[in-house]
Amino acid sequence: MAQTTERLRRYLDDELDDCRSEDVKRRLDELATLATLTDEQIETELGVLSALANETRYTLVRVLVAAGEELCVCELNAVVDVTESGLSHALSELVDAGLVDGRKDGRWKKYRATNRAVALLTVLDGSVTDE
Amino acid sequence: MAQTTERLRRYLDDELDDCRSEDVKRRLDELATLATLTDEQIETELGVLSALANETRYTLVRVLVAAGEELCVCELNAVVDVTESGLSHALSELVDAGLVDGRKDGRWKKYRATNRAVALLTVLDGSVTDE
DNA sequence: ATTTTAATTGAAGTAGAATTCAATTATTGT
DNA sequence: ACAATAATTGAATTCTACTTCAATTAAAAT
Repeated sequence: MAQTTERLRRYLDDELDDCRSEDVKRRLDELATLATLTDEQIETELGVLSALANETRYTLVRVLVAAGEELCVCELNAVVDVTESGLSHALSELVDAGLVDGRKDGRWKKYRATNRAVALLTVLDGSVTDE
Repeated sequence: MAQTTERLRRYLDDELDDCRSEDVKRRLDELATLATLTDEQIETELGVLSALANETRYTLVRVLVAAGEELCVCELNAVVDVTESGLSHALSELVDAGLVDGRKDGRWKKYRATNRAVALLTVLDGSVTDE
């Protein structure tokens, strides 16, 4: 067993010689911190980010937030540069990400921005303006 | 001229019959509001979102924010599931987006999360938790 | 009933992004 | 001076996501 211990000691010495002392322990701590978010939450957050990280969808959200009220698809169509089908796909992705809500109104369908969308754009603007 | 006026009137009636009354004017107002952000700012914001909308890079930012201090590449390597080259590419993209800062320290290179990264993740967490 | 308008759906092609591989730079240790 | 370690770079490949096309649903007007 003395041999094993000795090997372990040398191994740890090597580790401490690495980029950072008292390294391993803290790294594990950090991973634990990370783990306070559930996988599901992380997936949701990535979904939100992916939905917003596209010029068409980003523009739609911007316009809906700026409007402060619901707009119908035909209005949104004037704002982005895609086919009507593309617009529909975009809106559906935004609904899935919880960034807009849709409501059917007779012949038309109306969409509005959610609180989540407002919060995110606000912080984004803030953090990008003051750099 | 009476004919022209008549045609115009009928055209406008049709327009008002569209999805929304007093439509055109407000739509233009909204586009004006949107224009308060410069193209450059929008491009920056899309860059930030795109940088964060990827599992590898998102994880790196999360860990760096959770750590609250700088970590070296060799440590970050333990946290994500890509080659060292892939990690390097990811970090470089995050630097470009202003989400992390890098600093060379002798043999090693150390990265830390920026305020922008902290702000964004905080709001994201908040808006995703309370849904 | 039939036509028109508003919007959505799923399939398919394409462009762009993510990852890896191989080679290279820079720093430290021997 | 040379070998080893840490990290980066650019090219090549693989994969994913954006957009469009064609077909379909649903509501309203004729």
